[in-house]
Amino acid sequence: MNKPGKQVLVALRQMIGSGELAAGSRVAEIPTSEMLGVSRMPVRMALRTLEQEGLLVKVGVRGYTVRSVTLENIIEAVEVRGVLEGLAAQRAAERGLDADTENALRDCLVNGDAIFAKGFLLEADLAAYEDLNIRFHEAVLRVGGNSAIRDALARNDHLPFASVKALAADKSRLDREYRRLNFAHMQHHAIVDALLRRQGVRAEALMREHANATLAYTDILQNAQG
Amino acid sequence: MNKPGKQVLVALRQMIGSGELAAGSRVAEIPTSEMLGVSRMPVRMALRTLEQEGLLVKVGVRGYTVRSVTLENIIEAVEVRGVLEGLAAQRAAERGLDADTENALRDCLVNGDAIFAKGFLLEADLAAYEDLNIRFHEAVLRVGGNSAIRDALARNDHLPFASVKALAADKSRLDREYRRLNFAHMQHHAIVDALLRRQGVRAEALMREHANATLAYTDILQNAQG
DNA sequence: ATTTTTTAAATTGGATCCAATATTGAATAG
DNA sequence: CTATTCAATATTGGATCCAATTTAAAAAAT
Repeated sequence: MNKPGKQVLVALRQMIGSGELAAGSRVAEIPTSEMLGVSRMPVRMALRTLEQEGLLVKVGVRGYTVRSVTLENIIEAVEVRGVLEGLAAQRAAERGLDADTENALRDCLVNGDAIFAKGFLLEADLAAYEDLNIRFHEAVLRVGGNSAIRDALARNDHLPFASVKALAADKSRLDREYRRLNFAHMQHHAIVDALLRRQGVRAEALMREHANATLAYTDILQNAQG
Repeated sequence: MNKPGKQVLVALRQMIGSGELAAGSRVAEIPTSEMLGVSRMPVRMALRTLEQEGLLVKVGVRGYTVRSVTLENIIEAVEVRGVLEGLAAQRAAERGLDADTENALRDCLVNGDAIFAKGFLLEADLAAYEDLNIRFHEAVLRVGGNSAIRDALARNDHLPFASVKALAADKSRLDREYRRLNFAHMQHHAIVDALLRRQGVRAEALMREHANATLAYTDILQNAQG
């Protein structure tokens, strides 16, 4: 069972994310539909969705262009993620952790400690850290989040490189990544400590600062320059 | 030449906001298109857009229902607006005000002072205050905002009652509104003071708290109960 | 009488066709 | 040779038609 609508959406998202559709290039209905072998309808739907997500910008009355994402845009989006996750952390601290979430967070800390105790990073560690990092942020959001926070974060994360899931680790510089990710992991420790002690403003400040861990090496991000 | 697409969108938004389309009720393509006298296409587009905006929720594979907005949802959205506008205020304070924005903010303060100096409110004052309130928040966002903040705010404000534009003043209780809006206006004074003194964290805290001024009388909001 | 199966109706997603509009290019006039 | 106007083409938005799927209702069997 083919679902052209869904397929067009993921195909275009992937093309934009990978740069196959360059920033600033025009995206018209007819060429896109021919390229993907579907009719104009699913393409039209996908374009409206991608515009809502902020990946495309409507240019006058004549179709869309791929949004140029500047380094500044990414920094701004990370800053916004910081205040939103900071709010979630504050709420989580004030509300207190349930047993499941506390266990999930402790598990993230133990996993990370095992990775960094070696004193160096292997390539496989990057994927493991990325996984535990996502679990960590999801756990905080599960307790401290609400629908408004989740909506705002989901929308904000549509921007490439701004999401928690986009650590953009540099596999060729594992020594440098060790220091960066170990620092981020120590922040995780501090955040859990604040959450367990019900220190709301401390948890918020830590989480807000922690967002910047995504951006440590801006040269990695230069390929996002539009 | 009517623009069905735009008209369907505003019509449905208005119907949802006014409660004409009750929370939880199903919104199908064919009945809606017949009701509005257009084809199914603009309706289909509008429904996807309204889903993205969070006013409709997709129910399985069978169409949409109007989102039930609880008082809790509104409180949460206002809290999110608080941190986002707080971030904008902090950035504005750190960056400093340009002359135009400083004049615009001072103008809002003068206008408000003129309204509240009387010691009571007339019905016409409500519209005047609403106008200056919007101008105030737009001015702060003009200096301290960025694309990520603006996007997140625009999306957050789609929820009825959560926006700056939804003060929901109670015209039948002008005495009570006097106290509430005067309080909000005094907060405006404090925020401008913080901005002029370049006190970023103070500006942020004030703006974040100021968001709650939208919610002073929860009984007004009870009709939003889903 | 109840349950299961089959059929019909409703509804969404996709494709094609049609209309309106803007942009570009060509032709003509100054 | 340049500028202006007119026409043609490209492109989006809307309408109608078609297919697939799900739900509900009705009929039949146990």
